[in-house]
Amino acid sequence: MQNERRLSVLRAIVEDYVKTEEPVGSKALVERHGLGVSPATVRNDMAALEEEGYITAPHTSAGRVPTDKGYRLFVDRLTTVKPMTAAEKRAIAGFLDGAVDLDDVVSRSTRLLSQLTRQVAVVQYPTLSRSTVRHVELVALAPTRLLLVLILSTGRVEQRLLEVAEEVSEETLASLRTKINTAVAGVVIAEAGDALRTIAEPTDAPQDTLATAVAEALIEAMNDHRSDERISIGGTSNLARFGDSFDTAVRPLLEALEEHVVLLKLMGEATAGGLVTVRIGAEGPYQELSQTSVVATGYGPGDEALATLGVVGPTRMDYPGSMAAVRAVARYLSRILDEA
Amino acid sequence: MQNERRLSVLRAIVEDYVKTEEPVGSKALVERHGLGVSPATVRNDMAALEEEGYITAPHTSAGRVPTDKGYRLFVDRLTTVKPMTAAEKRAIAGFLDGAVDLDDVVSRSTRLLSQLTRQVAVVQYPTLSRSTVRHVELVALAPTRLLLVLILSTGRVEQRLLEVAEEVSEETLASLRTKINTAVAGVVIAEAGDALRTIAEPTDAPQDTLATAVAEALIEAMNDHRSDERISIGGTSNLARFGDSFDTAVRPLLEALEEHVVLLKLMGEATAGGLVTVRIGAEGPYQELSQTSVVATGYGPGDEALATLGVVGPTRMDYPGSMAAVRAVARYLSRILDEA
DNA sequence: ATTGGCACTCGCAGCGAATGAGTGCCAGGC
DNA sequence: GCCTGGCACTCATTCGCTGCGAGTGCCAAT
Repeated sequence: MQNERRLSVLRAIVEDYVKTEEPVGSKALVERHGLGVSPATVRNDMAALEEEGYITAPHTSAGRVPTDKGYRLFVDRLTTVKPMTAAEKRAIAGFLDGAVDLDDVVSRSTRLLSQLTRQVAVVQYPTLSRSTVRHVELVALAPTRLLLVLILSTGRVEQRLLEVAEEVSEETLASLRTKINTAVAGVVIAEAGDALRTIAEPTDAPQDTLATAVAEALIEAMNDHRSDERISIGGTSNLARFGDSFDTAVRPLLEALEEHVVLLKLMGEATAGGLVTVRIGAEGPYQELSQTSVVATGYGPGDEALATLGVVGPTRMDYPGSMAAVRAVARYLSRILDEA
Repeated sequence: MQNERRLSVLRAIVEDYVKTEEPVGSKALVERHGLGVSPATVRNDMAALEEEGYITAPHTSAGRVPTDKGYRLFVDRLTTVKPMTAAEKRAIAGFLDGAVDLDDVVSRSTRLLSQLTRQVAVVQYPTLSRSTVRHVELVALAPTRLLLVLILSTGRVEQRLLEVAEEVSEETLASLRTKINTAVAGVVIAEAGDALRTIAEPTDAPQDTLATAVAEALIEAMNDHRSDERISIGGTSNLARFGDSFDTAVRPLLEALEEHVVLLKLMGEATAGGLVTVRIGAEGPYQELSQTSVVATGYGPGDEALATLGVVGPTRMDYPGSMAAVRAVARYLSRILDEA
């Protein structure tokens, strides 16, 4: 891929195809874009591009369509993420600022992202594993029934019911509460388990069966990887714009959206620092999703990627626009988590 | 609608059409069902049924299809909700029993319901308004920053951040905590507001600005109707089985599923005591959803309907099966809330 | 009231020709 | 050596036509 103009042609093809959803021919290309050459020249370039596998013709008498490889080149080299306009920035900030708690923040982000990109938006809740413990609350619902509430730095609140063998007095509960909190407040979840274990172990006194039980329940809640699979999905109705191929494209995607584990794997490792990951078509391990692309990035307070967020759509999607939106929302979301 | 056989014919048409998804003719009807009459006779009945508006012919040379009115009659008079099999009951109970908290219960119910009915399942979280307060927790995250945690009888946990003007000592916080809890523990949300106001008012002492602020934030959290719109949706991929008419049927439905307020209105008032509501096609106010039906019911501890749950699907759906599944899941869900 | 018979309707699948967008290639020009 | 206009060619799509057959409505007979 030496020739400079050929790259312009590829870029033009991608842009046109994304816009019109139809195979693009040489003539239309020259007209719509200001490349100052004749259709015949473009045809030569297109033949070369096809030879190299960047574009393909659905059938002899039709125009060309970018291949996954073509989109890949486009994304990697032919485009820069266009910054959001001031108005868009204001809209994002205004939309997210009204949130009252983490659930609200996440669901607003999802809606925002799906509206900005007109794609399906996916936002993962901040992972437990790397957040820190803010507070642990023990509430006696009944004499032998405790509610454990685990409040994390990201605003996440996890709860567990715990049935204990003997009645618990308000005093023992209070002392256990302070003991636990001094031990784990501010500690990263991953290390909080150890801290808890040291509380539970020291003595073998009878009331420490309570401490052990509570500690174990908390550790379990912290290590519950199911919780890491919590995600919010929005904009599904944008799938309607998938146009053709309901069965081959939309159905598998709908199924993937239900399988949160699959979806998270699809979005990949959270990347920090404004880096946006793009997975195009069959680049992933999922055969059925060969017609869908994922644009994702990580977010979290202070440039530490706690979770992933992104959009899922047809390979024929507006990559620059999506990447910009994803990056912008991740940035604002991170900022909000910073403040909270 | 006097004739007894005509009703059987209608029932047969509905059942066949639901199964085959194709207009059903007189001959096929006689063959597949054991009505001991000739096709000609059935044709006469069908003509009468069409006259009365229960069925209609898509075009002259095709079979008949039930109208909304036909489905309505079928649901109201021609079917009884068939009870779940023992195996199904076990499956439901086993599936729901593993849940660890309310979020988990709701999401499991959603998945269960969508799998049982092969439709889109919708489960509303228990409304705040009629639950009782179990516990209020105040946590000082920073000297002037409080986290209010509101734990309700249904297992729901609401949280609010509160910034206060002056530093709060641990003692004042503790006394306020007990004061609030003795006032509102066990009280229905709707009345808790009044109880809180009496706490906030009595004195005009400086530290009571804190009490007032906390009380106000709690009242706001309790009255936040946005929270009543929390719902869980699952089984969207079942929409793929909608077959034809993506644009006229699936797209509007996907849009409705995003609009939680619309969706809740669609499911209607929660009905208690095993009563299942069925809305067929254009019976509701939403023109675009003329091809979708809703089967819903209320659930909640002790036969008090705290929220709604149900399935949404094409008018051509298995009503008896859906009604049975919806009722069964609602019942088990209610039982679990009872225990918790 | 039910039934067999029969003429009729009309959507749909199958076929062939016309259409035209788009291509590849070649010979001439800058 | 690269670009360009010209031209023959390809082939998916569209349209009109026809034949088929499922299904109906009506009527006369039981």
